[in-house]
Amino acid sequence: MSFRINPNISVDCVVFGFDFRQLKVLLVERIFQSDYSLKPIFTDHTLIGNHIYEHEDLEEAARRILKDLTGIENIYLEQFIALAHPERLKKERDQIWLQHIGHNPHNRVITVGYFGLLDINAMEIRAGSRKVSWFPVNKLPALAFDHHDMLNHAVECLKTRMRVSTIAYTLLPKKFSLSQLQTLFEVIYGTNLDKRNFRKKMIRMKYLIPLNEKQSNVSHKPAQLYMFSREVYEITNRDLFENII
Amino acid sequence: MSFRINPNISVDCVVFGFDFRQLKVLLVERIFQSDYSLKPIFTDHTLIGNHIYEHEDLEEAARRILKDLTGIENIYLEQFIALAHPERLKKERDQIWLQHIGHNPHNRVITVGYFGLLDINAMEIRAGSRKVSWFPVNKLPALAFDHHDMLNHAVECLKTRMRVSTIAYTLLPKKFSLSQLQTLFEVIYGTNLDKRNFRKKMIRMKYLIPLNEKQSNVSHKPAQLYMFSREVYEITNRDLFENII
DNA sequence: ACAAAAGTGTTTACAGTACACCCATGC
DNA sequence: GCATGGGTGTACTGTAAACACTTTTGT
Repeated sequence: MSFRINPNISVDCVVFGFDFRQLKVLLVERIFQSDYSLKPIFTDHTLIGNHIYEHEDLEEAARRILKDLTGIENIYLEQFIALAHPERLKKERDQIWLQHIGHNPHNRVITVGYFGLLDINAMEIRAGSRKVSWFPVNKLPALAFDHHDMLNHAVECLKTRMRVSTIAYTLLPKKFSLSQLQTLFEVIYGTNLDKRNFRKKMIRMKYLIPLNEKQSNVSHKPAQLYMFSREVYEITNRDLFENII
Repeated sequence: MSFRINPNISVDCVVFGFDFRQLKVLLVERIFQSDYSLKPIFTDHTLIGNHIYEHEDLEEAARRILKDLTGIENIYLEQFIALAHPERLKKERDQIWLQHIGHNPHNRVITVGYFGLLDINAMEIRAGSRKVSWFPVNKLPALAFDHHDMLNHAVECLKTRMRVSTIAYTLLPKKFSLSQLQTLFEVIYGTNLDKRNFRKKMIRMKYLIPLNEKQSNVSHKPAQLYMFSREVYEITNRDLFENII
């Protein structure tokens, strides 16, 4: 099996997390320092991406690259777009960077975007050679290449998918309160929801299982915890979130 | 400007039409005949696709290729997937074909799928060098490459999109009856809908404008015709189809 | 005792569902 | 005059939306 990289195809992962306050995204720091001095010439950020190997399929590559850069495995991943504009790598600093890391800056590269969802608290980011960290989606640093476009597409895709599937739960811990679930929707759709109506609607969903457990060490009335049961979801009528917002 | 083709990136258009009975898709005939005799060795079909040019963006290429093969312009097009499995062109007849048309059959090619929607009656297919024709989506001939996968993805994507946007109207003529609209939903979702309830729900939508016009030359009571107003849709509350099905 | 978030119920209006018959036209 | 699809109304049930106060815990 060859491990040659394909110079024309890359993947980028837009990995989202939710810290009960904000939607966050994982970014990799990109520091370009001249070969002669260590003074950085510029610093910005990229999504979690790289070129695929010749023997890999796209999602396989996305999972490998994510694991290599962050240690993260087995998360929800879904393809959402391919970008290939001829000028997408042609900004000056991107050209310098590509040259620096030994890529041909004139290569036409298509990139395929995957969005990933995970429970931000259960994941330890195991930093490798590059610094990877969480940024609030509405307070982003400068991004390389066309990664701002990529991210905007990912957010839109996340919004649509959350209305027609149960992926919302992959952003929460196994045990969560209804308020946390509500905040998740409020943050992603930028609205405020009525607490009583939200709870009424949610409690109807049979796959939302109340646990014999409450929050602890909170300085207010501790919340009832719930879990999502995929099993129950599969065998029941799959009520969804279409009318939540 | 260079017109070199990019050997690694292709696009495929899954163009849907609705003839008031079935969902149909445009396919291109692929006839391989030996260089020495004219007897065809195999015949099958492909989606409407080709490689992009080096200077083109993806959608631009999709529109060009669609126009070249069918004469069709200015239709609704939307990207829905990228496929790049290493073995996707490795079936024997595909390899033979690639060689035949002068492509390197060992090239890794990523293809980006666009689905297109149009009013089947308003479009004249201007056949070029290749034969292009409509096939019912649930009665397909053998397809080349991974085009069956592609098409399945496109159908799923169409179903999702039809629930959260107004693209359904791009499959209908400008003037249409409520029964035609209902049949469209029934065909795509494989259900039967109650006529009275469907009409009640639809007539609520302010962007569905009744015209001073009825069907003619039909051997039954002629139907009231309606049009879709994008303008009204944009300025009103954008009620949609989420609960139609 | 106070701060902080959890939790709860009722009313009203609108939308969903189920269901059967008459109507206008071409032939 | 008959075949074909167009067009209509009602009763019942269920969900959406608006809205304010009490409860439980930590400090």
